[in-house]
Amino acid sequence: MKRAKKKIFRDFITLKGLKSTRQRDIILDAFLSSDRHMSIEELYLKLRAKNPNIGYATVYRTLKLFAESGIAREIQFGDGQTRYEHVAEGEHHDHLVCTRCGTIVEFENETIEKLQQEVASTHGFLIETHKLELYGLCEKCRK
Amino acid sequence: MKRAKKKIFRDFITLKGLKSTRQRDIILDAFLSSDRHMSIEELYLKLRAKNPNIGYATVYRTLKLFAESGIAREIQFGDGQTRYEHVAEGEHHDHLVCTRCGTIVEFENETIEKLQQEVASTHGFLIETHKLELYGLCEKCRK
DNA sequence: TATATTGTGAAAATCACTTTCAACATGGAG
DNA sequence: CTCCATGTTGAAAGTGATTTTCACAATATA
Repeated sequence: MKRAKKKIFRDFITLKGLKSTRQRDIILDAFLSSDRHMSIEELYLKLRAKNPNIGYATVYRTLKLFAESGIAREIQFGDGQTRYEHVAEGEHHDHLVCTRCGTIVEFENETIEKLQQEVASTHGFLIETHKLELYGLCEKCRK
Repeated sequence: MKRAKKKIFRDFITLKGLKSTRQRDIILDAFLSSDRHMSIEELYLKLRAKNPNIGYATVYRTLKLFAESGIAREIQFGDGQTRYEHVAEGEHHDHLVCTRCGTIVEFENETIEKLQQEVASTHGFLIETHKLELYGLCEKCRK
């Protein structure tokens, strides 16, 4: 699966006439082996540990490319930081966010998605995307 | 209803040992008689028309107070601007956002809310708030 | 009304990106 | 393999939207 994403990104690079670079490879590896919801800053710091010479701007630009290529998606949880999550082919999910410890849990609910479509139809809207986030305390933090 | 919110805010001010000022009154009036989803900038500009002497920082701080007092709520639609919407006692709603013209439609759906609770329970979460936004084209923009 | 607090506005500071630019890589042409 | 037209980098400057600071003004008791 990491393999698959690497291929997707490589193909994207080629298709766009871009170049394959050492930095992009390193950032891709770090991204693929990271938490599913990393901010630019977090990934940047993680990278710096092993590669003191990679710049923030490069991480920033590369994550944008990941999103463009389809292997990542930008998300915002309202904490002022843009995060990038891994995208699994054809899969969609929403999030449960713990307001105390920051834990993020993903979930899917077909019925909710259907109801959203109904709501949209009722109002004449054609949905392109949606965002559903449930904020609260996770099991651990409730105690 | 405007009356009620004014009272809530006045009580909040008193409770917190804050002061009632001309600016706060003016900003509250402008907020209550405005669109349901105003950004700080928008409200600021609207105010400047009649009150050239009110500062941006004051509008910013006052809107925060509104949110704290419970008569307003901060929302983000991912366009980089924080907006403030009116909060009706005990009411909750979600949003349909037109990605072309920016129109915002509010809706409520009891069934979706219930399902959200179920999802949360399944994962051991205790929900405090949630955010559901459907992005797409409104009726007008679809044509 | 005296005065201890709080509020205000202009300007400076933050934050989280974004863009610029000179110095470096890449990869297809020859 | 060597060129070199293009892309890519990293440091630093620029942006846009807040946030905070600070000197002066307005409030609300005592």
